[in-house]
Amino acid sequence: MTRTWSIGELADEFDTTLRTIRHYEELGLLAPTRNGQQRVYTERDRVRLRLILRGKRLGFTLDEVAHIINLYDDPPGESGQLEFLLGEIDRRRSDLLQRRADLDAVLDELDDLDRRCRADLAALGGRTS
Amino acid sequence: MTRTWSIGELADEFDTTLRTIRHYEELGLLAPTRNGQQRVYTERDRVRLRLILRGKRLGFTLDEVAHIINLYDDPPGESGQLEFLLGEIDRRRSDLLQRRADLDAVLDELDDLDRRCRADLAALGGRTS
DNA sequence: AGCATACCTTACGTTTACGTAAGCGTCATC
DNA sequence: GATGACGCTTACGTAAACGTAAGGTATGCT
Repeated sequence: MTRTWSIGELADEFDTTLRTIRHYEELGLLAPTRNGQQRVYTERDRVRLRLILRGKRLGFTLDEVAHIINLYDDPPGESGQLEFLLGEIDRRRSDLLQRRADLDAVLDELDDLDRRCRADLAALGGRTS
Repeated sequence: MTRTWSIGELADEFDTTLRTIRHYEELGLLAPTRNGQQRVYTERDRVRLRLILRGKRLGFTLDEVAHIINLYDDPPGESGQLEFLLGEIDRRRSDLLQRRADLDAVLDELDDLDRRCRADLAALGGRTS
């Protein structure tokens, strides 16, 4: 009784479009099975879609997303490959940590700005909320 | 003796291209002065460029970046405007917090993967580093 | 039977964010 | 006075990530 989903259900759930989901398939990011002509998505596809959309929200290109989710795909059995994978992981991590630094910097600046605004408002005679 | 910069110097410093910097000017994100034909950038331009590139690394479009850095521009003097600005700030902040959640999720998953790889390697008879 | 709904393919269109080429000015230097 | 180095404008090109339109299929009401 492993559940499956139609393309429309996934689009609804993740608030995206049929076209977008099909596009990810064209790029090889998803590979649903078929029931006749219709696409049938499994839990695995659903997880991948979630990862794709998350990657996009973080500003990765779909190519980069492909690399990232392929990391999850096949923990290989050979030691050279494993070491290569560890390297990849490390690069991705550095990338993400840089992004988080950027992000925190912007958040800090927004907080500053927020404080200044409230001060200005107060100076205008408003009540402090 | 307030320093100024040429377009080439900024491109070098921020590891970008002349074209990119000019492009930001076309979009109204930068507004350098001129010495004859040549663009002359002040400290303010430099700060804005840094903000632009940071926004881009976070996956914002240049339009969104424009909105964000314009928040910094003109803390307005009127209370209605100030309240509007506070609302904007809050929306941006929510957005960024969502991104940080995404980011931390990916980092966690990478850590998991990393551990599994190391375990696999160890099981292959390698020495634990 | 007629119609709606959900899905399909093919294919051209669109926006964003620059890349790249062509041709021209201006110093400095060899 | 020719040759780079650096910068300028104009303008067409391009890759990514879908949007959108056209026309067809399958299923389920009513």
